[in-house]
Amino acid sequence: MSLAELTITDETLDLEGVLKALASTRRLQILEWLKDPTHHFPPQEHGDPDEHGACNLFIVDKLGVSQPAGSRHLKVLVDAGLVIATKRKGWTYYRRNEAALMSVAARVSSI
Amino acid sequence: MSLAELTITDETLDLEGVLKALASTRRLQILEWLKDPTHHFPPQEHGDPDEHGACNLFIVDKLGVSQPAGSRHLKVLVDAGLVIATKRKGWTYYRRNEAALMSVAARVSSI
DNA sequence: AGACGACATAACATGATAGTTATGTCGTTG
DNA sequence: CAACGACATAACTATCATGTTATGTCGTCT
Repeated sequence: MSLAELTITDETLDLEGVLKALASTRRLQILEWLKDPTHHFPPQEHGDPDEHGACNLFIVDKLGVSQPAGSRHLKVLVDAGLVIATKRKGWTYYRRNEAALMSVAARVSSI
Repeated sequence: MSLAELTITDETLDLEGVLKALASTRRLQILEWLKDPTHHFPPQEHGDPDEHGACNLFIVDKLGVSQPAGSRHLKVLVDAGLVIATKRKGWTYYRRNEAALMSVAARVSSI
């Protein structure tokens, strides 16, 4: 499912859905942190933070909510196509989908 | 309250609140219609559509929901500062707050 | 293979949204 | 001033969002 989302264009963008995904302090916070994973999260043994993003657990911890709650916020962002998940060695890393975020910004500009 | 909202700047903007207000098909539709009130709504006896916007009843009718539901959608947009209400001769007209919408677009660009 | 760690899923409580019908308020107009 | 029309508010219902704890699943490592 997220494959389709990865290729968000201005036409295929589900504006309401994306705005709902963004309309959350927690998720805006995550996106902000993911601008600079190395700076906002502890060092990771595996997976370059700047390449693959931050580990699920780090994000959840920093959010200060339970693990399921944090994971669901991440899922919302992934399902909306705004964040990309990479599974590796038992961990899941998340990074921003800059292309999608730019499409969203462009689309919002035309509201 | 809306007076403060009228002067949204990039700093005072409540991003989550504004995104919640926008994350609705009905309200996105209203904003779209209000880009060209004259074209989307019946002629009004009083109040120039392009100057003061469209009458509450017209918008509610076109939305196809009950009058209270429609009025509340408009209130959400007004409270978020995205739409400006003008009372006149017993009617209430609504128009886009272009400055606020531009601030929102700018802010979303920096997400 | 078995244990453990990372993450997802299930089940549930609670508060916010969005819709409805009924009723209030209040300025306009005859 | 009385009636009416425009809009707001109240009260209620259904659905969705967000949080919790408990439990599953599944890959990794010893």
